[in-house]
Amino acid sequence: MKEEIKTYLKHIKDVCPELNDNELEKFSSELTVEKYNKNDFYITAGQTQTQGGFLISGLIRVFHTDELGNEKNIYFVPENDYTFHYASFMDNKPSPLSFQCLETSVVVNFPAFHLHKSYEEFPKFDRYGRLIVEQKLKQQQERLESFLFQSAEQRYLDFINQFPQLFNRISISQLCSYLGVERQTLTRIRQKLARSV
Amino acid sequence: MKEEIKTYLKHIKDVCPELNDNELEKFSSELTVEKYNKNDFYITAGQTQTQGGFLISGLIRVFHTDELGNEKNIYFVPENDYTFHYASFMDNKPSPLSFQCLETSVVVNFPAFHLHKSYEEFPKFDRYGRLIVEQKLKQQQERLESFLFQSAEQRYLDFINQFPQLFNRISISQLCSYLGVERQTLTRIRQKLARSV
DNA sequence: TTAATTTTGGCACAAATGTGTCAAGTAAAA
DNA sequence: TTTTACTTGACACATTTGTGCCAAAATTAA
Repeated sequence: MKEEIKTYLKHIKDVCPELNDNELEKFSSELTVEKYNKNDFYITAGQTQTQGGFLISGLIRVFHTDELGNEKNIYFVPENDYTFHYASFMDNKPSPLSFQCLETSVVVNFPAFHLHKSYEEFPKFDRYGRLIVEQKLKQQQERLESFLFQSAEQRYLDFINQFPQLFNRISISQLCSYLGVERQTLTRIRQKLARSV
Repeated sequence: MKEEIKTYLKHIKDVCPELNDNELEKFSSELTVEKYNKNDFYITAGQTQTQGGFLISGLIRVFHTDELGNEKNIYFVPENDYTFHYASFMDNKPSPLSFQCLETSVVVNFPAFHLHKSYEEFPKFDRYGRLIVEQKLKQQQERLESFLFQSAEQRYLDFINQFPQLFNRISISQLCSYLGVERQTLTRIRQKLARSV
C-alpha cells in the first residue's frame, strides 16, 4: 500500500478509532494518489467534483472569481486536510470556487459515490463523517465570528498564530483577500505592527 | 406527549428516517419544554451549557459583547433550529456568545450528556448528527463566503431573500451588526435601494 | 391615556479603506 | 546569465464607512 494512503487511513483512524482495520482496508481499495504541479488547478469553478481529495503534502488556495475577473482567496488547504468545497461536494453540485496549487501537491482521491456507499456499508463511517464535519464547523464558525467582531489587524495576528507553518509560504498579495482587506491595507497593518515592536 | 416534543421528534425523523420510533421514544424521555419571555436570556456569555435546545417558536438573537460593552449580533435563531453555540456545546466549554429572546420563545431542552449517550446507544444517531452538522456547515460556509466576496448591500438583499419570515421581526439596529456594518451604513444602503426602485 | 424608551433617518466631520500607479526588489524562467 | 514575471512598499486621491449627535416617529410600559 502506498505511503500516502497509509497516511490518510491513519488520519481516519485517529479521528474515529471505532472504524476497524477491515473496514478501512475495504475503503482504501478505491483510493488513488495523484500529484499536481505548482499552479495546476485541482478544481476549476463551475466544475462538479466527481471525486473528493485529502491533501497529503503541498498547499492549495481556494478562490472566488467575480464578474470582472478579480480573484479572492477564501480558504487555504494545508497538509492533512480535505480539499473540496463541502457544500457543493456533498450535494453533487458545481463548485463555486476554484482550487489551485500554490506548491507541488500530493492528494489522495476517492470517488464521491464511494463515500456515500461507505456511509451505507460501514455504520461507523457516519461517526467519522460527523466528527470531521463538526471540526470543520468549528473552524468555520471561528472564522466567521472573527469577521464579525475582530479587526483586520487581529485577524492577521490570529492567522500567524493559527497557521505558523503557512505564514511563510503565502505571499501578502495572496493573503490579503483571505483576511478580507486590500493589499494596501494589509501593508498598513504590517507597518503599524512593525513600528509598535 | 407534549405538542412541542412531537414537533421536535418530527423534525428529527424528517432529517433522518433511519431512526425508528422506538429510539425516538427513548430519546424523548429526557426532553423538557420551557417557555422564555421576551428579553430573557437563554444563555449568558461565559456560561457553560448543561443542556441544548431546539427552538419551537419565537426568535433568539445571539450576540457578542466586547470589552467596551458593545454588542454585536452574530446569528439569529429562527423557529425549528437549534439554539446553542455548536463549538462550545460540543466541547462542553463556556459559550463566548449570549442568547437573548427577541420574542416570547418556546424551547425543547435536553441534557448535553443525553446527546452523547444517544450517540453511543442508537447507532443511527450519528447519521442524524452528521446530517444536521452538514446543514449547519453549509449555512456557515455560505455566510462566511458572503462576507468575503459580497458587498454589505448584497448581504442585506440576501438576508431579506433568505429569511423573509424574520425580516419584519428584526429591527435595523439589531440587523446591522449581523450584516457587519454600522447602523448608519445600513441606513445608507436602504436609502440607495429605495431610490433605485 | 401619558410617560418613558427605543428606533429610525439625517447631518457633519473624522477616520479608515479602496483605487490606481510607480519603481525597487525578488524570484522564476529562458 | 539575461529576461520576464511577480511581489512589495509607497504615494496621492477618491470613496466609503464610522462616530457622535439630534429630533421625529414608533413602540412599550406605567
